[in-house]
Amino acid sequence: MTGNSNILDAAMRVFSKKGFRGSSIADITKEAGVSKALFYHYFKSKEDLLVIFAKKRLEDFSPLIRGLQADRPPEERVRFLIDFVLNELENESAKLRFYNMLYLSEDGVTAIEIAMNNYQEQFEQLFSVEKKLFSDLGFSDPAMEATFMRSTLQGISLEYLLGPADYPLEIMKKKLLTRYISNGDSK
Amino acid sequence: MTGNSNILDAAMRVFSKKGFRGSSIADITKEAGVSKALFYHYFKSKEDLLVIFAKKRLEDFSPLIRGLQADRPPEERVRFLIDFVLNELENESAKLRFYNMLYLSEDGVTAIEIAMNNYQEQFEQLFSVEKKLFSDLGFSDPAMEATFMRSTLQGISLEYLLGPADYPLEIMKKKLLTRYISNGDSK
Amino acid sequence: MTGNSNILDAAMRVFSKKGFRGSSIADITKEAGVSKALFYHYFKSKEDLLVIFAKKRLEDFSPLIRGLQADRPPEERVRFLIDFVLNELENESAKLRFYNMLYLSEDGVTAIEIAMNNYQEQFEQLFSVEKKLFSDLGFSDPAMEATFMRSTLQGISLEYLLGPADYPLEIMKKKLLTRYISNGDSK
Amino acid sequence: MTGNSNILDAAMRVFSKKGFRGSSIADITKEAGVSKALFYHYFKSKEDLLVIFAKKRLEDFSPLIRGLQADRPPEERVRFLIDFVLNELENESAKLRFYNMLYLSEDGVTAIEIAMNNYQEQFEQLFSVEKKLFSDLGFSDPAMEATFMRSTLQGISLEYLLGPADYPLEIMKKKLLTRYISNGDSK
DNA sequence: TATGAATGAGTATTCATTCAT
DNA sequence: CATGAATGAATACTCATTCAT
Repeated sequence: MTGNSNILDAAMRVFSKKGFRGSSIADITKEAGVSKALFYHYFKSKEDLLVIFAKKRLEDFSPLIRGLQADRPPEERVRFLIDFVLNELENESAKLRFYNMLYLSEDGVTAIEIAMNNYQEQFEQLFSVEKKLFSDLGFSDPAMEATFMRSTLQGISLEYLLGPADYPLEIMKKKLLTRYISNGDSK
Repeated sequence: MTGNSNILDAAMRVFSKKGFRGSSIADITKEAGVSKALFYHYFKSKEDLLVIFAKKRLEDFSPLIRGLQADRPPEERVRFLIDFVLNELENESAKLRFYNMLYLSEDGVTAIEIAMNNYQEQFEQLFSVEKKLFSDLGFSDPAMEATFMRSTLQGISLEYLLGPADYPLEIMKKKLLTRYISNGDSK
Repeated sequence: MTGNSNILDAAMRVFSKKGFRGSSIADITKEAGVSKALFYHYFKSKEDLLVIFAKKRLEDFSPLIRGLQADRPPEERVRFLIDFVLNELENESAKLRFYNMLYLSEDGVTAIEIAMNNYQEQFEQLFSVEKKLFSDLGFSDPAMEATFMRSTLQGISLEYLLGPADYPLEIMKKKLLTRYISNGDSK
Repeated sequence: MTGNSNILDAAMRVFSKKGFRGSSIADITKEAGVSKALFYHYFKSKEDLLVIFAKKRLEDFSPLIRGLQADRPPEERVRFLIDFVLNELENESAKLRFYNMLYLSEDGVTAIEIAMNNYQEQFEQLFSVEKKLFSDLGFSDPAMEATFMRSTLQGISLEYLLGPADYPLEIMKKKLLTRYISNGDSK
């Protein structure tokens, strides 16, 4: 573990608990067990971290793209998509809460825009394989369907994060799946 | 306009732009055109505002409950529900972005818990009329269906807020509606 | 009880607990159950209170002067002096702690100087009857003896105030008395 | 001079003039010629200073204990005790005024309690050598005598501090001494 | 006699950041 | 690679005081 990633890990832990604005460099370096000066040896600024995390998040989607590119029947692919997005919820809820706040905050939006410069292409790839998926599933407007799916997954994620204990995640997963794979009772 | 609500309005404007933690009392009082001290004449603390806004938000749902209680065919009620939630997006996107961040942040969760003390009952009422709606629509598990609907609406809202300009809100609305009212081509 | 004295009493209670600088006008008026503005209706400023209390304190000594002026044997008078100073300790320790701090603080010294303008004469009277007392007791330097007595009483008071529970006040009283009335074992 | 002790010295100067509550961190750091932030680099809080000073004060008594432990005739020891306590008055009156206020204020009492945790033992030692002294001098109740002596010294100190210019310190010293060493006219 | 609204200046404390070593 | 010393600017919050009513 380089000192660098030690600090990054600490930062993610702290941000997950107290948010970006609510966390200070002192909080982070205390959590990492290093001096504040060392933080500035590795990173340009506090905002710098946000860009790094935004990039990291975008990279998270690489395996999703590869999974959707694979030569598999669309039913398998849609199940893969749903599982990919919703399975990380249970293990990484603090981190995901942080990422969700990032999307909504001005700080985050700025960071994401900077990060996007390098990842625009990748993002378009993702959208493209999603469209391919819904086209293969027989939808007449695969782009809209991809957007709808993304929104629904986002909503389920968000509602889960608001109260993980009470949320019927598995049932929601199944409910969503039956919309695309006709093997269950939809009512 | 009492001094009190002048400050509250200013606070909402500022929070919407810069978030709760990102906004200072100085920002708020400057926006309101009053002294910092006057803020503390009316409010106990910065956190106090959060509780007030959380209560306000909970009150926003009163007309929704009344609308769903009305003696109307379920098709009309489901359309009312969807419209109620998604129509405010266009006019109040800044405010809603703030509320969404509130749900996700620790500050917000604390405030909501305090506010909830007075509104628990009302919230249960909302869930109850939603279940009635989906029961009337013929769903065998109306509670789960209500949760799914809520998640989907939340997801559409969130995705819209991330990029209002590009988001096909009307199409998503229609797509969602056809799930419950069989008059359109679902594919 | 006029509103005026209601506030003064409240102020003394608050000052006794938190000191002069540690108490705010808000603390005082809250304790008195009136508005801050009413405070300024009756008093010119916070410092004003200090002068008032300093005057009050100086007035406290009037009965002491009268008691020492009375035509009684010096043994009775010295006992009266000791009792007068030390008896109030038990009932009024909070108030006395406040007065003692007053003597030591710059705020207090200023206030006392202002108050003294009106009471200089009275104070000289007190010193004069004390000197008469020690002269009657046969001391060759009654002024010095008065100063010594005053210092000792002050010291006993102070030490008592530092820890009333553990301090052997009655024994100290007796010990002091035997210095002037030869009826006890001095060792 | 480390930055640390530079600030501590400045704090003592400021506290001596304006008291603890009457002094601000800004006052202290201005006096020390450093930034406010540096204060918090070295100290946890304003109250922290009080604990530090309380500890310092307790340490001041170490040489007194050693002096009283020494194998010397009790007459010499009692003279040492009186000199030790009263001699610092002339050089350090501002500092001592501050310490005396400390004893009386709630802030100070809290600080002293915290400081005492480490010095309880030392304090008991002091009391013990004082008792030994008065026992050697032939008093039947040395504990009470020690308390009486302490009170008298405290009182002389306090009265001196209230008006150093007019107070006959040397005469009081002699007066007190004759109580224990029979070589002078007590009247 | 009584108050609520209002404020400028100040309070302790924290922040992100820099720099010499 | 690593730190302690240092700071200007900001933070939430409080203060004594005034004034219109």
